Amino acid sequence: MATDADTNGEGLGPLDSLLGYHLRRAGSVFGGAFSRAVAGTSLRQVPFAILSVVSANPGIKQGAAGRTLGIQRANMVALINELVDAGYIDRRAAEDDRRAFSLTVAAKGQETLDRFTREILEHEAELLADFSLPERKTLMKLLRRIEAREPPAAD
Amino acid sequence: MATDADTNGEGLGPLDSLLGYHLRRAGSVFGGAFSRAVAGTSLRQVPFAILSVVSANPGIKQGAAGRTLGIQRANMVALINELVDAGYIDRRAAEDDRRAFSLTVAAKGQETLDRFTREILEHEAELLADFSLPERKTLMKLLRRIEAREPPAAD
DNA sequence: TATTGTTATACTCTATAACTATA
DNA sequence: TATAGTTATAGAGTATAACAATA
Repeated sequence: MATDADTNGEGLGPLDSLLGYHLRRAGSVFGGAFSRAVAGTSLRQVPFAILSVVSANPGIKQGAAGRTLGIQRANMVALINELVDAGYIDRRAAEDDRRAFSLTVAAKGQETLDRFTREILEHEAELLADFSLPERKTLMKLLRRIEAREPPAAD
Repeated sequence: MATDADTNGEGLGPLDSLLGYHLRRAGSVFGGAFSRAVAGTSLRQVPFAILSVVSANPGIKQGAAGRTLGIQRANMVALINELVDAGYIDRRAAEDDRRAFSLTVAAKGQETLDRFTREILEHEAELLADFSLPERKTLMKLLRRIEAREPPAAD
């Protein structure tokens, strides 16, 4: 029979002192919550994020939406194509800059966004059942402060 | 000229209320710290993590190391091959189970682990310069509690 | 000259299914 | 039967370089 330490190595070593590691693992736990929330659909985290940003900024240009989310221009192309093809986003030439595309959320996209936002929040709430409201707010605040330290993407 | 809202869409929409999103972004900021710490080398986050776990658990079996880090058996194979080829890890048949491999960190691997742990901690400290010690401890505690909610990998 | 979107391409991490050899 | 490691393969996210059209 295998010992406990054998099958369940508790010791992480120096890794345990690195905040980056714990952020990564905690993020993966919440990634699971997202997956369960959208189970059965083909919605993914990144397209969902784009949908949210476009909804909050009607007419936003493709590049700006990408910059907001830390997604590079080159990688936005296929993502936006996908959202347009799915009927979630409308894309039209920007009036003030003929190089750019102006994005707006279509009715179907807004419904999808609203519906799955609720689902995801519910699944996140399950994970956070043991956390007091002050604890949740503290965590959110600390994470936002870390995000603010992100250097502007050089591209 | 582009307006501020044009180039820097601040509004995230409902996304902003999702902890999963903020964990992801904060994790990416610390991923940047890791990258800067190991710049010029070919060391990556996941192999570094494996090195740390093996160092803390000499003789640990390949599967157990993967389970500790949430890495699936199938994906461990190439990662361990890489670490063995680099001379960081020694792999030998387990004495008590002829199916399994027992892993230990080689001298070169231990030096690498020690050296880069210091580097990464320094780079993380820069990111956390504005955070008080209680704030850092609080964040660490909250993240560990989230990690503890991870369902056991089904495989 | 710089920027927007684009194409092509590559790498890392993750996921699943099926196989083998041992337990 | 179940488990350890393996192979093959695919999806998803991210990275860089180079190009055309426009600013």
